[in-house]
Amino acid sequence: MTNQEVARILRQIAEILQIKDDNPFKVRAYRKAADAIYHFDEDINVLNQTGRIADIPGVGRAVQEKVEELLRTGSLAYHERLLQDVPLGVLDMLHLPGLGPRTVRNIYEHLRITSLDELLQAAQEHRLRGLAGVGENTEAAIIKSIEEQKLSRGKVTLGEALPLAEHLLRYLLSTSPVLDGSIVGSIRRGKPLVSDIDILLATRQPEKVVSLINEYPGIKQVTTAEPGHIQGLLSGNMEFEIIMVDPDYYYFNLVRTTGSKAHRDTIFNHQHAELFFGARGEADIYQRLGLIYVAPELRENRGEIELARTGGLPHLLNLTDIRGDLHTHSKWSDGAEGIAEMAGSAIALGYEYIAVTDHSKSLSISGGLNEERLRLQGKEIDVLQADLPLTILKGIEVDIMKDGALDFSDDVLAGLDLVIASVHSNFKLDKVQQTERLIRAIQNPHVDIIGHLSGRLLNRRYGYELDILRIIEAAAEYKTILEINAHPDRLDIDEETARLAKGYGVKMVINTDAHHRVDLSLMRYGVMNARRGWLEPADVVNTWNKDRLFEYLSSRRS
DNA sequence: GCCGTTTTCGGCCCGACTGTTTTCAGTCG
Repeated sequence: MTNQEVARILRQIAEILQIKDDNPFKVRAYRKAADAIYHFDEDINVLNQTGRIADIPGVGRAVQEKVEELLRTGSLAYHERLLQDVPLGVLDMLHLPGLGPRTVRNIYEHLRITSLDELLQAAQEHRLRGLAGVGENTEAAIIKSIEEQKLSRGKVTLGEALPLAEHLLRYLLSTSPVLDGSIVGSIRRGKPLVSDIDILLATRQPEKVVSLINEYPGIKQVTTAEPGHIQGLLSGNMEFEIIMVDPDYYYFNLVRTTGSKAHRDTIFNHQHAELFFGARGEADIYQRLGLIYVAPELRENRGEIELARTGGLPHLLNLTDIRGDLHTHSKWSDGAEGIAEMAGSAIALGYEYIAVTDHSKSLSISGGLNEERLRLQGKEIDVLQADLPLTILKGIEVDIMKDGALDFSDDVLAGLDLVIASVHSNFKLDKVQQTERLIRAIQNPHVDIIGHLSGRLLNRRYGYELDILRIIEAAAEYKTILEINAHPDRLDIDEETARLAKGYGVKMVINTDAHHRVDLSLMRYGVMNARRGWLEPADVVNTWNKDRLFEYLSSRRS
């Protein structure tokens, strides 16, 4: 069991206890322990072997014993018992916006509803509105959000799928008689939501791969197993497909199985496979088609094929171009670690700079900073900076109020190296008000970056309504940088907006919004998203060196 | 259930908004 799987069980326990109206501090303790284990940068199994599970902050005696049982037996009696009181389908309801533990408990107890399908039906038949606190609007909101969810049903975020795919591929490469292998399909193209894991292997002994797949520790079920093709489910119910091909046709198949259908149909156009026999790489395949190599993230038939013919494809940025992270949190607000720890991890990543951007005062739940604590934080940074080989920018993630005003005065903001302005409240304003609100923030000369512009959370909620073109025009006029939030639940701004913004000359920045040290490594998702938006290093300010970045920041403020 | 330079009990982030009410509980970030 991985840290993430253990954390998932603990989170379910927290949710069930919440629905059962147990002690809220106990609920929080389970959540906190789950979060800490999820983000801990050592394997929980290794910690277990050395009896160090309780070294993880937030994990005490009770949780330690439960984790030990989980790792020893693969299940947990306490968890099983709780699931008899509150089935898993009830927890799905808790994830719908607008539904909290109280309402879900009412729905479950009074109507015995245990799945989203049943809930949808009950809402459509107006059977919910008799319950305490549920009226017409809540019913309508439930119908809307379940139907929205259906649009992405069965899909998971790239952040969930990519690590699972990498783990499976590593297993196959290390145990099986394969000459080469790659993740293919939509994961390789970096799509934010994917439906399954596709892996391509070059092998002359496909039957041996078939015999080894059942021994993979993360396997749940194999549904198809024939030479050339394996299909099944991983333990978290993630679908996977392994395609095995003759090594002489590996690169042909790599291109064929990576591109979107529209891309591959257009480039291959019924050409015979023999034409691509013995190719030495993907570039060779494209060359034989009279094309320049096209990066996986571009293979969507959105104009890349014409440019591959004539030259003029963008020179996409790479993860190695990133020189710093300009949106991070620390213990000063809702981050899990101190500034020194975050900076240490940034140094390990080879960064030149990092910005500390904790929340501002109105976000009190997150321990947002007031002016005095912001000043004290600045002093701490001064002390730390003296010994460090990287530059720490003193920043803030300042809240954008309902009317577009900011949570700090211009004087306070002027004293900082970097200001990110973000929306954390009033998501339901209409399109005109929401757009005006953001434009007012964009126009503020002290605002360098707009954080997670749309507010979307993949698989959970759509972004608020915005006139995106007006936002981009304003960002271009005021030289305000738009963030590509790299967190795989956000990837906000999305690829279309990024590509549009680039066309208007708007600069962007890829930030992780890290709340833990390990979150700094989420950068790669943001880079994939930026590449899907056709961005080049010149478009993304944190590919620039410190001098160029500072020069840009000071030029746009004057 | 966790935690402790206020230490083995008694604390543990809170304030605004929403939809349902008719004075507020539940949800959100």
